[in-house]
Amino acid sequence: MTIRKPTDERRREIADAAIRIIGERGLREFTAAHLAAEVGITDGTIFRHFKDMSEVISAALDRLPALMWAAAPASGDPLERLEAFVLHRLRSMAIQPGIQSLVFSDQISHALGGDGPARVAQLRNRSRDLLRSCLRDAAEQGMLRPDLDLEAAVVLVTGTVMGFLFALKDGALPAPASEMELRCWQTLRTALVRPQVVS
Amino acid sequence: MTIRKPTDERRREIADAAIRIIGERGLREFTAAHLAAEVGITDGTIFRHFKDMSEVISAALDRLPALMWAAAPASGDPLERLEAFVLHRLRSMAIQPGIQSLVFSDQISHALGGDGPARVAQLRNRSRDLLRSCLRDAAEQGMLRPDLDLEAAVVLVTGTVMGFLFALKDGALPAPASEMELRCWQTLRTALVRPQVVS
Amino acid sequence: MTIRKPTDERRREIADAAIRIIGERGLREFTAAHLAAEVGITDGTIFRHFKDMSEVISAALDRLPALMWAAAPASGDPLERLEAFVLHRLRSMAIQPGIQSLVFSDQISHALGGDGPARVAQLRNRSRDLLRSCLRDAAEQGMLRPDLDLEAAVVLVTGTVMGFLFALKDGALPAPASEMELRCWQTLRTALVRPQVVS
Amino acid sequence: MTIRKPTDERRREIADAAIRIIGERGLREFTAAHLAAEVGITDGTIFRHFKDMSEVISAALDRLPALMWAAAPASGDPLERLEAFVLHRLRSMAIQPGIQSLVFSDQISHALGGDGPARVAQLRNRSRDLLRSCLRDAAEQGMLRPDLDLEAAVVLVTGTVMGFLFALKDGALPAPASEMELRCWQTLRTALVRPQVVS
DNA sequence: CATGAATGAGTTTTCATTCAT
DNA sequence: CATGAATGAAAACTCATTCAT
Repeated sequence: MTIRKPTDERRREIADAAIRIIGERGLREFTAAHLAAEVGITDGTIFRHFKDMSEVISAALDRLPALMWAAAPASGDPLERLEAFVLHRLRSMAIQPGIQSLVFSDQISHALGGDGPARVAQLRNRSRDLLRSCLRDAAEQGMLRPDLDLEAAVVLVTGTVMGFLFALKDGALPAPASEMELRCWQTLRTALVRPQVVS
Repeated sequence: MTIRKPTDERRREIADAAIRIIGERGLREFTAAHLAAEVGITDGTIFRHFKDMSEVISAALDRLPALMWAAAPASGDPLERLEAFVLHRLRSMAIQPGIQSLVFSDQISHALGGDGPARVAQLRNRSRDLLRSCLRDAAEQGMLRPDLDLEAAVVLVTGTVMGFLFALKDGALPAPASEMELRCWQTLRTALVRPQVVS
Repeated sequence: MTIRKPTDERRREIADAAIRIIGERGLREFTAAHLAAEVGITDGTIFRHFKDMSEVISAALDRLPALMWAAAPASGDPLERLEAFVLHRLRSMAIQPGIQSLVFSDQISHALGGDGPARVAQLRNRSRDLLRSCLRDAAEQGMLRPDLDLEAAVVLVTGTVMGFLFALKDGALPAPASEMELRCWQTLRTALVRPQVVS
Repeated sequence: MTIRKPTDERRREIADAAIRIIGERGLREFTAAHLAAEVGITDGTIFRHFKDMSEVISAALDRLPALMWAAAPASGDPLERLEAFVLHRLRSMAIQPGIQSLVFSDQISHALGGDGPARVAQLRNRSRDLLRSCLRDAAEQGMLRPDLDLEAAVVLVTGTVMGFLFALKDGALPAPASEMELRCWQTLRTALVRPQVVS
């Protein structure tokens, strides 16, 4: 009845199960036994694929970029790239609450210990870098308000994503998520672009 | 060697210590032994004041409003109230990372179990309610963009606070926090108010 | 709100509460806190009246004779004394399950430690002695079967009491307890007395 | 140094050790640590085989029938079946005091909680059922006193077993147990059977 | 590769007992 | 006398990790 799988595949399975458990049930439920049950193996087997549990979290963290990042076009209309990024984020994280949990909880950083905080920060900074370059391109092409504070704008955009996701989780959105996604993006867009462009 | 204190005081001490530990060291370090050491008592004593550990988290959650909310004026210039709220949030949470941890991590909800998620959500919704009423007042007084989407604006404002705090934690702010606070608020303000008012 | 009582009275209250708790809820629930709650005082106060918990059990054991023994007439018709003893036992212990628990459970002996087993045995032996003397008197007066084995009869009589009480507790009595008491006594009586006396 | 055994075997070992400890040392000594030491494993291991301690008691209770019941012939001379039952009970429980403790102490019921009392009662009722059917067969074959009260007789027989075992424990038997067994049975027998049969 | 028994070091919780108030 | 905070030792349980099978 035992299904044997090559290590690579098992590692991925386990890492993904870890994301699910942490996201849906919290770190307290993230134990070798639960993790194994989620994957369909027994607890001892986890340690055949990972040295210890924090290596599992580490692997889970490594899986995140693939789950978070759409194949974002590096070139093209900067505003469209921005929109694609924001909407993709809203949608993908809303669907996979585990990701949100891993990315926005410093409990994970603590659980990792050592360079944990730095790695989670790096993950978030990567998004900031992408946004910053989008915004800079847009500014250079004169698409944004002339007086826009670029760094503050980065905070606004990343924040809007978080604000939306938490509102969704708290049941604080007054309309269907799919509608609110667009309304938030519109409002954000208006805040960034040249007034005349909009009108 | 024994220092005796009335229950009320001890409960508060323990709840505050809990906030500190969870914020600074994470839920994994939030154990009865650590908590007791932080307070200066023995671990068994925790349970004379609280039924179990989740009741401690619950009490910690109850302490939050007092720590999060400035005596916000309910009346006055709505925009000024908004600014006061945002800046107070940025500053108070930056200083007390424990609060940020308790409010923005669903690990806490999970640890509480039962109505935990609802209680944390309620805490966040209270901020949203305050913001919504500020914005509505401002709108009625014609201070905001006529086409501003109020609900989306609530998301933007709450989000900006989160975005700022995470950026601060990740070392992603390009200037001192005190400066960035103002720049973020300015940018946010511009996004909300009538263009002519600004120019 | 505090009611102060002289030690003697409190000691009796506590001992009686102990009997109730052990009988109705078992030794596991017999803790200083529960005991104090049952009496209406706080846990620390127990140790103002008793050195430790095993002294409480000891005091409870000392209370038993008073609760178990009717003012049995030492003289008179031996068979009537026997009947009085048996029926009183059946009724009094059925009413007060705590007593049954204390007398028939060696858990108590263990909890007392030291001379505990001996003291509980002594309590039971006192009943055997009484029965033995009743039976001997009856035998001397020619009321019993000539071939009756006195010592075995003692076992039968004490046993019948136990057998009845356990059957009552197990819901194994096919008729109301008050009726079965008499039927058991009748059967026991027939087993002991001269056949011709009965017919 | 580690001895590994299949779960089934360990469970049985643990359950049997539980019977021994409860019988010989009482519920107070029935702790995971003592139990583990008795079996030769560490305390945590107990909980890999049992959910909690009350499940251990439960398993111990499940072991009892096998230890209590001889392969009693369901047919044959009813009086001989009765004698076999009584003597087997007297002997087997005298040898294994743990069994007596588990069966006659409601401390166990309390420790089990929930359906505990019912299960212990059921165990005892099973003996009553067997006795009742023996007695009924004997009555139908005209072996018993014509006026014998069957239900009271069941109480007498079960009681005699208890009375004997407690007397043995209390050192109240005036002759060797092996002799008293027979004397008690003889006395009991005389109480039940037709007088003329005996004479 | 996988199982699952065992370990050992926690962690939470309980509780008798002490003692300052 | 009584309260109730504190202690310290144990108890029940948990869990990452190891390793014989």
